[in-house]
Amino acid sequence: MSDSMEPAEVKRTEALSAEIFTNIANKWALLIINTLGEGTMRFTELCAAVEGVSHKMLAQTLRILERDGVVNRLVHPTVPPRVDYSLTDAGLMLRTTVNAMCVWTRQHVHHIDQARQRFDERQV
Amino acid sequence: MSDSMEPAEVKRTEALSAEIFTNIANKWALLIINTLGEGTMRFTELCAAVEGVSHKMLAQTLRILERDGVVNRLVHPTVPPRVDYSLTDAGLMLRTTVNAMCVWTRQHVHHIDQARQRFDERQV
DNA sequence: CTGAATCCGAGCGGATACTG
DNA sequence: CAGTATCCGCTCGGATTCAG
Repeated sequence: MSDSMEPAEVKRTEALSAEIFTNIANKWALLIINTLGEGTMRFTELCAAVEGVSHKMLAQTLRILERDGVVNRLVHPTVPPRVDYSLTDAGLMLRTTVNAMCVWTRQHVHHIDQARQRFDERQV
Repeated sequence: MSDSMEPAEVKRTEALSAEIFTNIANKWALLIINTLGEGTMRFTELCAAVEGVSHKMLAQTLRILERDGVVNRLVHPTVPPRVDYSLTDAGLMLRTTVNAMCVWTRQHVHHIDQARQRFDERQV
């Protein structure tokens, strides 16, 4: 695959990869992706479903995810406006790995809690 | 499982989950975990292997991951000092999901690149 | 309801210098 | 080599306000 790419092309691809990873490797993006995995949701529903996210960060992060083709944005031309958010096919694939992260977290809460106590004791 | 927990206990667990997720759901933590998945590394090796990470953020993030029982820190009492970092068992499990994220990114670079161009055109 | 815009504080993150 | 500490710009992120 990389055989058929010019050096400059390879470099741009790497830069893009880093940029994309930065976009999705943050708290809000991951939580939003994971939540949207449960199905289509409206803006307000998402705001309530994603624990702790603010109005602003939700809008901002959704814009990034939409641009990167992870999230679909469907606007209903009604009054008041209704906008449905859902995962694209690419987003759905990503979601399975994100969900695995969430599951891992839940499964290791207790284990980590103990690790922390041991660590904190050691540091006096 | 949650049947056997007091309400206060449940609440603390949820708070811990959120905190843990915040710790690992960020660029540097994920990149470090993924890199350490390839094997034990010294501080300087990691600093070179994790693209773009600074001395400071590496040390800071490693401390957090060590405290959360994701990363092992083995100090050799030699001069000059030698410190080996590796993933714990929990860290290894987490790594498989993190790696899946990295793979997803690489596989979708081109697709995302096109999605962005379409998005940017639409916004004029 | 969906969103963009603004203000503003807190924390990220780089550069640098300093210890053991 | 590994790590901490300091300085400092800049972005993150919350609260609020305004528009469609």
